[in-house]
Amino acid sequence: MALPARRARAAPGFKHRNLPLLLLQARERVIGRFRPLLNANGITEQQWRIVRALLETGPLEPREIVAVCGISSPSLAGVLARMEELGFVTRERLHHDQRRLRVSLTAKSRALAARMAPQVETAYAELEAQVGAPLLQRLYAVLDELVETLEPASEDEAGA
Amino acid sequence: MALPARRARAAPGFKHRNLPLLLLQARERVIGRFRPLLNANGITEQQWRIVRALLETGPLEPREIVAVCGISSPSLAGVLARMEELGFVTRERLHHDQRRLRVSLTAKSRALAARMAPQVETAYAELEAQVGAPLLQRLYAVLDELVETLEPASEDEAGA
DNA sequence: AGATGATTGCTAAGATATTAGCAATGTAGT
DNA sequence: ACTACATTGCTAATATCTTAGCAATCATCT
Repeated sequence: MALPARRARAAPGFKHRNLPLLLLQARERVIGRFRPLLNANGITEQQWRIVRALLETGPLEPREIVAVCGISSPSLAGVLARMEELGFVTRERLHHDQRRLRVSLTAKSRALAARMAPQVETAYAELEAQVGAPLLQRLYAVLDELVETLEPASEDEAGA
Repeated sequence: MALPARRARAAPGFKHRNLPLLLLQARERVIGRFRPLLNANGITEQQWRIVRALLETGPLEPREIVAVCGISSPSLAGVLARMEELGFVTRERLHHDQRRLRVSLTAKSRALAARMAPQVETAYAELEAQVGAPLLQRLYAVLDELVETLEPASEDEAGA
């Protein structure tokens, strides 16, 4: 019953296909494989992103989390507050700079991550089985190049 | 001042890098080039996605917009209500099926699209100048393959 | 010390995402 | 006609995103 795959043509007046939409669709297909896992473990997508980041890098400050996890600063404020309330992270001021903050994982969130790791790996294995390892490698490669080439959009428009 | 590009290593216990995050970052870099345009023209990202879709395909029903634009059904209800209030679309019931709805563009939104088209094309040109046409082509190709290969995640879990 | 400008994390308001669930309508079987 | 089931678009509650703006703190210069 599946319709023949028809890629969107550009609308009249538009020579380029909608790239942000295509990226969104691709991400949705992928994250859709992980969403059940996150739900089953009672953690949201953003919270999990932060846990993984802290797991990789160690304690971080909010502005670093913003850069790494792609969560905006205003969003992060609420997310971190909820995570602290849930016992997933701790927040403490830096002594030498009272503006700054230090976010660390707790035993609870580390245990959660350890519990989820094999489930996540299984999901990746299934994903790889469906699309093939070569395609995944190409995907990682192209995305890496793109992200490394394209500067984060104008913090203050200081173009080259 | 740019730090040497350091791709995230997988956290201990995780053999795979965070693919959804990478897709999110890539999309953010790209959409960041268009966001100023959308703001300047007083239209949101989702609204613009819908306008472009209707421009390409003609009038659509909500569930079709959901599939094409990657907007969830509950979100779409509010988005369409706002767009109708803004005079961007019209909504009318189908005579032979009172459940269904038909969403069409208005003269106002068509004029907006015509006004924005050259600006959008300029943004794409700048994007291409920064990352190179070959990388963009590879990007489109990989994403197309991925989207065509990966079924939309379990509507009702009817696996193979 | 005092003024100035930059940085950091935050709040506020509106729009959208996510999850769960539902009313209305349509379809098929009895 | 009637029941059982599926479909469509919607509401409700909570979390997050986006844009704009701000208070506190820090760094620098006078």
